[in-house]
Amino acid sequence: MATMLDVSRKAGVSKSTVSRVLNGTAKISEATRLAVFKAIEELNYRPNVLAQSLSKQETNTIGLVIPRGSNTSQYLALLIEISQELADQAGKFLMITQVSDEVDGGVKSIRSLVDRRCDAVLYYNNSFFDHYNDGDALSDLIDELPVPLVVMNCYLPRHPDHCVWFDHAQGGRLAVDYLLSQGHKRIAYIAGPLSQRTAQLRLQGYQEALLSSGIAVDPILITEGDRLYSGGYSACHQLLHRTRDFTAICCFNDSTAVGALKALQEKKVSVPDDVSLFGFDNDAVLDYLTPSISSVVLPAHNFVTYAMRLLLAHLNQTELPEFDAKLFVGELVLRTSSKPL
Amino acid sequence: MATMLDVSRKAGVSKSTVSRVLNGTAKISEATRLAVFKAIEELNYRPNVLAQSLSKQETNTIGLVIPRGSNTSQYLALLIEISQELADQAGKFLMITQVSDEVDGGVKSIRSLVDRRCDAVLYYNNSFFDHYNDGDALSDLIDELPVPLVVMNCYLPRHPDHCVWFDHAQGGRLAVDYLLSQGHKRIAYIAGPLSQRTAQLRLQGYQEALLSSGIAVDPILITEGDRLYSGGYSACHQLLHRTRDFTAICCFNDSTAVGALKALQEKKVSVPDDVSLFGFDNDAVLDYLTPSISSVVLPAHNFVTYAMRLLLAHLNQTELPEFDAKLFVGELVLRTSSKPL
DNA sequence: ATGAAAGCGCTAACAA
DNA sequence: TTGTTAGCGCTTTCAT
Repeated sequence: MATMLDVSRKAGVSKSTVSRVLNGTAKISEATRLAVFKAIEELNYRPNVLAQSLSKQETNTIGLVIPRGSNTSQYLALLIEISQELADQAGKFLMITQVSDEVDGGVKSIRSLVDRRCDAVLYYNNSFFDHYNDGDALSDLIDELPVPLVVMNCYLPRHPDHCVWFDHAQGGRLAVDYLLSQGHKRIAYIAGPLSQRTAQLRLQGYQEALLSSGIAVDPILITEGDRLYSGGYSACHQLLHRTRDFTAICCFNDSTAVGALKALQEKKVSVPDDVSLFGFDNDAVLDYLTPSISSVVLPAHNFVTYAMRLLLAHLNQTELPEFDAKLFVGELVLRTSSKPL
Repeated sequence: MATMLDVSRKAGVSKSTVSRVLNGTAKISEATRLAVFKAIEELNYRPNVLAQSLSKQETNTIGLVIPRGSNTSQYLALLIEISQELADQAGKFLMITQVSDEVDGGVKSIRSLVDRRCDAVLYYNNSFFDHYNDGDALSDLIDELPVPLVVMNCYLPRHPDHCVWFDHAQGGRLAVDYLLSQGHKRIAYIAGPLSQRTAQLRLQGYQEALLSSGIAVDPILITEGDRLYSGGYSACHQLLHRTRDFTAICCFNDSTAVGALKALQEKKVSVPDDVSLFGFDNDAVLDYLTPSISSVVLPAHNFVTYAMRLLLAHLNQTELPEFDAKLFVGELVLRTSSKPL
């Protein structure tokens, strides 16, 4: 690998001159300029970004930490996609890593990116952090880190300017409220893995909606899936085995709902005639099932955009973008799996 | 940010001693050892990985370049998952980036990782490279780069030891051969985006299978999707509009098949009674449709494992793993969307 | 317009 | 067992 020194010698100039040519950081005579480019060409020279970063004390890199294994999710894929676009726009290199072990709230992974001197880190919490001091670890980290950290998908009371979160409970309420308004009273729920905060909150939304309509929460109507098709499938079979006394099912997410649909069909329960069905996240596949499955859509685009803006504002010490709660509410997407009672 | 120098001063020792304590690269008296750790603790010191890498001339990092936007695909998600596991096992940091612009065969993205001094790069080609000298750009790159590059999902004649590929045509033949053996004769095909090599090859497999059974390829039975649900849906409608004279449809991938199923159902074409249907890639969702959709599964695990072994062998200058073609053939997964004629 | 030299934070050979 | 010193490849003052 040719170094800048090699280039400078070949071009008959000093290292600094080569650096200036490359960075356009000073006026250079056309002659030397050409000589330098020629040498670069001949030596096939490429700058060592490591050395540049060490010297400049910045890497022009944003680190993105995503939960491992969850990249099966269309939702997360979208999130990555948008992060990438926004990083590109800001002229930043996006370095993606998967969280190694979310038991520690992602702290290790974030640290690892900071040790590599990312200028800033974006962390999507997916999120077992309630097992870990309820986010205190993340809050402490934000205080301590020499670079900005923005956490997606959880609320950090001590750092409202460093987190972006959905009101998952609101999303959870949405489908239930709708069903109630359509005359449904016995509504079942297939939860996600309840070790995850997100799953807890969506379930909570279901419960809140029922209670505020004066309907008691009946534990017999609640089962737990695993956020995958298979979990939705078996949880629904379990539910059907327990009771048939319900007219609707709300699910933690779309995969769960797809699995549940299969179970219902196997038991000759008609959707939506016997039972209305709701997913969550609005996966593209929902339109292609028979019946198509109603869902709740979260504004992922607004969400990530806000997170990235927040991050860049911290990074550039500019004014923080205004928080507009309206941008973060979920909405119903009605399809043919649900109908009035 | 405290540096090693700060630590050394606080501990009353030299920089090198601190370095030795941290790297266990020499015997250290228990006393100084403790003093150093104490100073590290107090200063909240963390080594600068950039500086380490520059000095050691290695980063202990493997770069993974994946196609942008395709992370919607369960298949690619699996691939990332496995890469991560294998990198972990090898004690390497996996740095994931999305290809910025595959028109150049990913060259820019790969270069960018090498400029950051990744010790090695893994590139998943998804792949428009046939527009770009048929992979010559990649082959040239392999010759030129100072670090090993292994390319997944394309064959590079000049570098058989630097690529891992599936025989997509074989996979394509599989479903068609099966259908032919079951008495089907009029078999339609919904292709993927034909700008992609993978889509071309799978289509080619379809054609080869027909021809080797003495059946002419009828262009009226071939349409082009976009690898998404929506493309499969509209391509299938288009096909149905052209003709109903077929008893089976093979698709570029599973999403295409799911879209096609919807179109068929809308037109009251029964699957599998009127038409048998095949996807490709064996997505988990296939089991949860009614009917469940038959598919072709590629051994992604073997594939990535081999690629990573190849990469590590190049990196460590050890013997290259043996290539066993048997590990890379696709297999049929029969479900209820297909039946004998 | 260009060069010399110091410094970014670390490792490693060489001394002691 | 520990310290001194010279790099790693670049940027950036400070001179000229």
